[in-house]
Amino acid sequence: MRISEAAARSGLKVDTIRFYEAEGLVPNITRSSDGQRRFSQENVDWLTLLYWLRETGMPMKVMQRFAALYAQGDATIPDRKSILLDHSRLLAKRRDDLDRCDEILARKLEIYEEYLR
Amino acid sequence: MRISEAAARSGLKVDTIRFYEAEGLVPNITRSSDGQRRFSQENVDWLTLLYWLRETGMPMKVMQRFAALYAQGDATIPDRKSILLDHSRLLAKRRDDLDRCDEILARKLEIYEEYLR
DNA sequence: TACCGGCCTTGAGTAACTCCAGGTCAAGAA
DNA sequence: TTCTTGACCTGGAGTTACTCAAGGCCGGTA
Repeated sequence: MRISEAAARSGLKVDTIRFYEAEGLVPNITRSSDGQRRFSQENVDWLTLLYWLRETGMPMKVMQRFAALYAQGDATIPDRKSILLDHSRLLAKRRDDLDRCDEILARKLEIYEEYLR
Repeated sequence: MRISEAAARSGLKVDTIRFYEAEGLVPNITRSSDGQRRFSQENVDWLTLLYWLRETGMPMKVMQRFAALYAQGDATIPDRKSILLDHSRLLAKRRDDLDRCDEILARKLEIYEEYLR
């Protein structure tokens, strides 16, 4: 499929996909005879994963390492696994941050209510 | 207190505090006779709030609006309240994103386990 | 008095997009 | 067949939100 569809399916913008490809984050993108990118289902699955990793705060450098490992084949699965496990610890930390912020907002809003009464 | 202590207490870096002040995000910072910033407890509370708002993804433009309202006094509390309520909706969305990403990671890790067996 | 740590300002650098200008190409309408 | 449209291409500039470095001042200690 072409880039606009890959964008719609993965959640990433067209520009971001091109940028990610240039940065080496998306292996194996082929081109049609006139130079346009063509995306396989595997490409789109990969982009979707990148979308969610980014959305939850994985830095590009880590994605780059992850992509390099992915490009090297199944032998790198243990390394990739440890990257994802690290990231899932980060998710837990972010959830804590959200809770902490929720508390602070609740207190603040309560104080506002006092003023408004 | 001075800037290093304000940084330690709020969670923000010294540079970030100076940057935020320059952008109008921190009202009422006074200076000592030799030009150094002095922070009151109210300043630090405000910085701490900014820290958590940033940490959970509030864009600077919104913080700017929020700070401008804060500087205008208690009459703006309803407006500030609605900004915080909006933000707390965003927190909910982020929590959903984390859950979604967790699922995706779990599936991915499961597939990795298959390969490793 | 010489040094040191902490502060100051200004300005450059970075990360991760995001947008724009100018150009190609294939396919359908006139 | 020529014209237009729409999706794509590249290269480069612009944006956001910091982050760091250079060079300088000032108050306190050895």
